[in-house]
Amino acid sequence: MIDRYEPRSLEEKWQARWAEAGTYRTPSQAERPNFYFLTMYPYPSGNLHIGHWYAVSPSDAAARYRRMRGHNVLFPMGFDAFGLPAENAAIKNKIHPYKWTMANIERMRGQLRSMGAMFDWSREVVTCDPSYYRWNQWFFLKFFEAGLAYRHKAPVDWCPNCNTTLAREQVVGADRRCERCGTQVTKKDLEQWFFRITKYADELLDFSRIEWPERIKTMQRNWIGRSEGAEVVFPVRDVDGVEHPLVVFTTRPDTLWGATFMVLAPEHPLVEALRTPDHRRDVERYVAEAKRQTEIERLSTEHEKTGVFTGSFATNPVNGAAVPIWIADYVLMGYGTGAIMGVPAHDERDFAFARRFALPIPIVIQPEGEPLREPLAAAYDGPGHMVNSGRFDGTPVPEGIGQVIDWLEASGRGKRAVNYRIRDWLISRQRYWGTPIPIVYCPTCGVVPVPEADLPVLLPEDAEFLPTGESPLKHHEGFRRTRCPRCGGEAEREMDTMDTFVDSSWYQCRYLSPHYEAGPFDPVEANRWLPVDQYTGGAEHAVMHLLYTRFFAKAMRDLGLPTSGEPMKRLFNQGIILGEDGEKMSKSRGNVVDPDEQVGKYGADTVRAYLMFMRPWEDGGPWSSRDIEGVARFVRRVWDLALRAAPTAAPADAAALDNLRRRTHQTVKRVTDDFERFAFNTAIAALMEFTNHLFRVRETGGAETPAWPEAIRATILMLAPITPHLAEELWQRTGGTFSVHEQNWPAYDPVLAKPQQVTLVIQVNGKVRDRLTVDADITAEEARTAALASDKVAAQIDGQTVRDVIVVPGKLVNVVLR
RNA sequence: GGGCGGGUGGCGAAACCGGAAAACGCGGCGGACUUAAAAUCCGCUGGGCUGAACACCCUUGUGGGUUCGAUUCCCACCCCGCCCA
Repeated sequence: MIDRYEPRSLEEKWQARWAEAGTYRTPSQAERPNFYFLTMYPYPSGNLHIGHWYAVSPSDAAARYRRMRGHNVLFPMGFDAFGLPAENAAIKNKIHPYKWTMANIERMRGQLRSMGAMFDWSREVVTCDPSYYRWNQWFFLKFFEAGLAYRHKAPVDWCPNCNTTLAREQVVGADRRCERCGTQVTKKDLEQWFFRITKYADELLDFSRIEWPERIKTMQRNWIGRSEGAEVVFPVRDVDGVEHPLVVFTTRPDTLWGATFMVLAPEHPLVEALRTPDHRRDVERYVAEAKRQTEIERLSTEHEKTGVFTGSFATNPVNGAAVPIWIADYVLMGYGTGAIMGVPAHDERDFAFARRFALPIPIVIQPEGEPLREPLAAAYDGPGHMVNSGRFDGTPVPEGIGQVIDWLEASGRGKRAVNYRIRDWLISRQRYWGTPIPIVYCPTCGVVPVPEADLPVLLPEDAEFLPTGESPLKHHEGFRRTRCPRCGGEAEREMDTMDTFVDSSWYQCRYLSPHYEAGPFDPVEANRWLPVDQYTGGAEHAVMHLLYTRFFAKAMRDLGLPTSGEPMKRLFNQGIILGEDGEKMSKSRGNVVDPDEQVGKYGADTVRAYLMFMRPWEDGGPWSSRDIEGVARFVRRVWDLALRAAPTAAPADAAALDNLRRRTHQTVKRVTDDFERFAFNTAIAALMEFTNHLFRVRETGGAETPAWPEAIRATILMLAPITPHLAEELWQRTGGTFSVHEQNWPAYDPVLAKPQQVTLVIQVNGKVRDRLTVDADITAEEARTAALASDKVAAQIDGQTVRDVIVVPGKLVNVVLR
């Protein structure tokens, strides 16, 4: 009798042994190629949930596979340790954010260890540690010097629940909610720090050097939102007779002759100067009204167009026409210049606006064929040629755009321009638990950066956490009051901290040399490991973390740091694990699967294998407490197979030995191919098939052949990345030397992996009529003859003429009648 | 409205380059073992078909097309998810 499979004790035993032996310290053998495999680090919430397991176990398996394939694999782990929950916990439980965070990290380290992942803990990074965040401050100073960090007053997004500003990327959904807490954001006029990500807008659109999912690239492209067109100057005279150039951006300068009005955003700076006294009350009321609305309400196409006339007129620069200037809420300050020209005949919104306020709708683009007639029933934005446009009449649209721009430039009426949707990255946060921005405000010297030698600017430990919603730093006199680094006079510190996405923008570099003192990371290590070869994580970070880190890579390159300008070569996004009911897991629904509980029941290996088996990794999907039983059964069957003596049976013959060998090599090939393409579900299915086969073989005496131990050995090796503890235990018990994780991945012989005999499918008119077992290397002629010799085929032919016979050697013969 | 995914048995899915639809697992049914149950092992399991032989027909959201042959390619439509408006 063999002893029972007891995952808990066995797993703890090997985890301790691996830690003690340093099995997972990153190897650095010069003759082996390096491979940097990275999984997004978690926020230390204090509890590892099943989503973390789903993110980590397959990546761990893939990293282990790489290592067995002969790479020096770097697979680090750390904690995204700054952020609001720690501060909320401080208020609620009177515990300092540092204490709370570190206790959570301690607990999560243990939980991560229980997964049996091969993290190199000697490289751990904790972002709330001053040894880490001082480099955030260092980057800030470098960016400031390089003009990549600047301070600016603007209407910014404010989360009233988190009591802080947010970057535009962190306002999500049609109804503009806070990415973190889901509260609807409002606008506030504040002086804030920005990183100049827009400088790299064009470069960020270039994905030629990275292999990222199309979906993420599309999302980033949409977010950056590049559009080409022209800036056109409409001269205006305000109520005091002062001339202003009113600039509009348009992608359709060819329609300038059809512009019959202009619309300013209610927030536009010229609104005040342009409204005439008799329109004052209407305009003021309208501006106040617009402020109360959300952007989504304003932009909705359903909502009836509203607006007010200012009383002023601008001059259309192409034909000198006086066009009335209106204010309407469907124009936003954030897009283009905050002013548009209204071309009602050829733009849907402008059309609706013109109809509502009875403005003229002249046609300036005519399609080929049936011409449009006034009055139009709807805006026309299809192809055509220019009309009523002076010298440009008859010019087709695409050419017209370019020619009009050339003419505008030549005559000083406007210029070629590119507009982007993306805004600079707002990094100021009115919170305590983040990296202090290293800036001092001096009454005499103004904005003064903290000298590099004075870094880090430490967060004061004795801050008071009160439920006022305000940052404790504001009330911390010791922190606030300082000396100006330039003149030595009394000065104030910047009291805002940085967005935590700053931390995660370069953490992949810090893992390379977490204790390096001379810079954010050791250039020698950077040259060895960067960029990250394979990155994995959730797709929800598409236009936040994944965009910011690309920006950082480019900015770092321009600072002269050894990075190639892209942070991660390949990216893979895993899916999301849902509750058993198919819904998102949440405490209120009561459908949360607790990994610790599952590990207690089945052991970590089974939980890992189940997560990899349930579906393709990119799909995610509902947890099934039934299906995991099947995987548990499989794991126990492997245990039995490797350890239980074969039943006494007659020794197998030479053919049986050959067959078992062939089957082993075929399985190694399948599993290898599946691992290469991250298809863990089918890799495990192949292993299940193989073990089922081995059970049958054992019953018929196959365990007596030399092919048997080879098959068992290969199985254990292929399971090592999936079920690392089980594999280690079986490896040891079957006579292997410690550690299975330092072995090479099993090789297969492609000749041996080829089947000897195949099933030849015989079709008549594309329908399967017979199946013949034939030698795999059968010639086309032999296959044809065999097919035509089949009784079933003969019955189908039944006197009809054979028109054609298609032969796919080794696969299929199709006899075509008719 | 636009873009990107997706729709295959009772369920999760597989089919990688246009060549056996449903691998593997769950569930179900039958059997072995057991005083019995659980566990374990073995067999069957898309539908027509309370029909487990043989044969035939049907089946990958719907309708068309290309092809000797379509889950796979093309066109149109319906539904679901995500992203952008």
